[in-house]
Amino acid sequence: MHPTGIAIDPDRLHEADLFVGLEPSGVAEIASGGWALDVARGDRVLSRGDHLEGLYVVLEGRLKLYMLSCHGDERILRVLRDGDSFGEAIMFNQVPSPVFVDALSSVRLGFFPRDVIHDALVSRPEFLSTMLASMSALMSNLIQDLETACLQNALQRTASYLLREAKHSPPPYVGLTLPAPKAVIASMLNMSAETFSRELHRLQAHGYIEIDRRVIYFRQRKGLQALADGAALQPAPDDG
Amino acid sequence: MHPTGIAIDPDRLHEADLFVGLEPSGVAEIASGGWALDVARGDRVLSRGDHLEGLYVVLEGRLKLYMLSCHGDERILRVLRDGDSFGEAIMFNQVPSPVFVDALSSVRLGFFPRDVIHDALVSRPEFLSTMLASMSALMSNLIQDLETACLQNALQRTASYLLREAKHSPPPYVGLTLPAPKAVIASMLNMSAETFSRELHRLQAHGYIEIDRRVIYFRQRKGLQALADGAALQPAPDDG
DNA sequence: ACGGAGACTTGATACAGGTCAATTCGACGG
DNA sequence: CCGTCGAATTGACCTGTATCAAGTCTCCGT
Repeated sequence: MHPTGIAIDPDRLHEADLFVGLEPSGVAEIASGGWALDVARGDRVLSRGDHLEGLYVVLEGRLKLYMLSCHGDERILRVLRDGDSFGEAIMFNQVPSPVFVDALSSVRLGFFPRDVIHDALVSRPEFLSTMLASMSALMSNLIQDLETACLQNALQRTASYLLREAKHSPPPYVGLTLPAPKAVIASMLNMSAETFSRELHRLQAHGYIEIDRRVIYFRQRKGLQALADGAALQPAPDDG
Repeated sequence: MHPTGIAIDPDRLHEADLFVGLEPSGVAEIASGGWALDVARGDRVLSRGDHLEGLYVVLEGRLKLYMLSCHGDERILRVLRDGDSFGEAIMFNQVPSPVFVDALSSVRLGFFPRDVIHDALVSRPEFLSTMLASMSALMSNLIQDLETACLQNALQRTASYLLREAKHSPPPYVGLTLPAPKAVIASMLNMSAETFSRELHRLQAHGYIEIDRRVIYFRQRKGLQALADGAALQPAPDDG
């Protein structure tokens, strides 16, 4: 049952969010029960309808997790990076996957069979806590996404995305670099690339941000927050 | 810490989805660690921003779980009924609640502190399995909601809602009774009450359904499914 | 430096669905 | 049987965002 059958380096696993707080012996135990597999850029790792007998951890590389409409246009839910995991819900609930996952770069994944995970959850309460917290965080994100998609307009979505994304960039948080082509970001925000471009430039025209290629500088952080919270687009005071 | 401090009848708890598969001694243990509280129709049980030190189980009554836009219009995510639980994600992840919960009728809730739940998860693997499956199911539902909200138009959302809801009604599944006023359903489907009414009547005009007040009869079940899957609205063949 | 392919911007136009307003319907109390 | 009130329908109109169609900019390989 080892398709590409490569052993996993436990040192790599320590960095994965799911395994923080787990003592080295636990990580080693889980590592020995799973295996690594390599996936080429563009390959599909998971399709809608697939069943999954375990969960994946991203050891290296980036993937997109997305849905497809019946007309074929895609809506990206998350970009998975090193240390992220996916497949928990499908594995535990034993339902077909509602989403697709494709590799955006060449990727190394760890795969861990259901039984290995389940045994570790039972025998190691600290792993259980991490797993529950991790799944809870995913649910919070999904609710956040729903709220964003259903209750905010394109300008609000753009503003709150910039503020959220800035937290991932190094301090001081005066700006951010878009982590993907604008079309990908637009898909995550559930709008067309054209609309995303227009909203960004509208923010720039009103003095909230400065756009330099794929880098965005904040000129009015508090104003941006106000927009995200539903305020109207003001002419343009200054810095905040 | 017993606000209304009423003991919980373990027999009631058996019916809750979270506790199926848990042996009677486990149910009794959890029951003794929690307490019941009564809530009047219209009262708010949980607000956006609240922290929660445990989870709730609906012993009797109905509640709505919803989000509010900054302009105050609400988007209902779920209607909670007997046996449903809520608060898991907020409790495990220790983040402020992103949602509101209001009682739609007079309601009796069970409340179970984090520690009681956690102890039971550690000591009873069968409870752990149920909890993981339950949270996974919630996540699947949220993804389904996102897909519905982002990738389907009003007609598709209406058609797939009718098909889904019909499964809750007794066989033969020739129809269903809307479980709430149309405005509530419309909110769950993320559309205005006017649009929902229009789409329903469009389905009727094309021979897919028959509307009688709050009762809907299917006249072309397969056609409805095709619509939900993205087919165009056909003139009107017959029965299917 | 040149050419070409994406990525991005910008404008014109279309349309789904929201909003507002005016009826109509249905249930219920007197 | 009538009046009332909320729910539901229907129509007219408007707006946000998608879509289509040119451009323009940038990076990259040669």
